[in-house]
Amino acid sequence: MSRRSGVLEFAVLGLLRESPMHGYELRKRLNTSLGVFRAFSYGSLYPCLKALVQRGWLVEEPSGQPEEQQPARAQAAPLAGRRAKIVYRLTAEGKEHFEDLLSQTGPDTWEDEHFGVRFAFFGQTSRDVRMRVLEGRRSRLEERLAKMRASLARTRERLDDYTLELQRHGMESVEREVRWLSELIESERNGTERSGRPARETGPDRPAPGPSDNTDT
Amino acid sequence: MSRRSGVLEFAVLGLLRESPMHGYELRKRLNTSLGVFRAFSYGSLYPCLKALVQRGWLVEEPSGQPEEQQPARAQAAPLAGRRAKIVYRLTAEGKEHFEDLLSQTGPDTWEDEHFGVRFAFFGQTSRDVRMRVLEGRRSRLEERLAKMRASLARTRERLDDYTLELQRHGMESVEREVRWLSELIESERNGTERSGRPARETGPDRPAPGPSDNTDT
DNA sequence: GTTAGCATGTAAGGAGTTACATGATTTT
DNA sequence: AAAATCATGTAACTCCTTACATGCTAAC
Repeated sequence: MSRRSGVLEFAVLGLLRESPMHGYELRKRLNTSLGVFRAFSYGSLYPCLKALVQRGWLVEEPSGQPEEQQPARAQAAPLAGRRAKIVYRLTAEGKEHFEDLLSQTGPDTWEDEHFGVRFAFFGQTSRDVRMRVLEGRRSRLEERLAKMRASLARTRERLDDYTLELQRHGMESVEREVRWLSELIESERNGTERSGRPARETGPDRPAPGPSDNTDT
Repeated sequence: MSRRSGVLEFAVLGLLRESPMHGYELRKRLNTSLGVFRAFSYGSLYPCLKALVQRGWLVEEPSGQPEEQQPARAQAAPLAGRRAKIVYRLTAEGKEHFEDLLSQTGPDTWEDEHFGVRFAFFGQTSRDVRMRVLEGRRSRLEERLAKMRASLARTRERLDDYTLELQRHGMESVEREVRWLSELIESERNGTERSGRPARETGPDRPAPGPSDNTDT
């Protein structure tokens, strides 16, 4: 019961803030936008949505309503939508709550699971929070590196070549992320603003959702 | 009850195969040897050990026994061991079971959680299995890349710059791992043998376990 | 007309963590 | 004698997955 979660809840609120959606679509976006970092199944998504409704952060609206896209799809145009879809929309309280979450920078924030999703919503995050998150993440990784180096120096002789190679590669990955973060921090400092929303300079409105956004396998 | 697990169980058997140990030490090794990929707590380790004993893969031996290291530690030499430690040793069945596990290459093998631990025990894995695991992992990652590229091409215009940057960095990481795997596969093919065990060319026997192997923070 | 994709859910369980409880031993 | 670290364990909980159950619609 209750199903209050961390990452999933955050991501759901964040995506719904951008625009209302139904569960199925939400999951696809979840698994592509934030894809490398996490993948969620319906078994966790739907209960999470229900829980968020109960807390008053979302409202369910049955579909088939006005706001449906113009049926620009040449073929058939089935009118009145597909029925039975439940579109979730963020309430005012939900929005407020998400903004609270966005401004928080607890010690979990830099951990692997959280960092990805936090970054994904940087477009809606204030610059000083972005800085704290990036710097927090970087120093977390630097701590980790220091420990790895120490432990490596201590145990080098008793490890076989594969374990050594694994550690070497692991450390390189971490070092690489540190460099990436440093670049980002630099460009935040230099005020290289990133557009908070669509980097579109082409077409008028969403040119109809491409066919087969399938993410499963 | 039962607590049969995947990765943890595998790692425990693998480490105990190299030499008997008690829980506390096991956990430290777990969190350094395989450190970047996973970290375990006592809350999962001890129940797992019990479960492995129940299945006959491990035996508990109370410590203070003959096989203790020669008290070469100049200072004090407390004799008779520290009491109360429970040293776990792999049984013949346990060894056999682990070798079974080592030779398996199911579809899970290439997934993130499993791959790290499999690689960590490559020193005890036959060459053809190593090859299958490396190649399996690589093609898994290549599939993933293909999907990411496709999804990126489809959704590029509706994503903000940060999300885009996140995806770009994610893809680069995956590409980097693919290159790493390719190099490893190459060197396996060329028969660049790696020593299956300690790459030591110095000291006689373990020069006493270094002080303060602390992994927590 | 049957496969594939869209769409929503639930019950059971897996794999681990946190927080707690306890005590011995070593270092400061 | 206090603090750190070694050492072992348990109960409750978290967060997510798998497998199942259901039905509609689009495409082949």
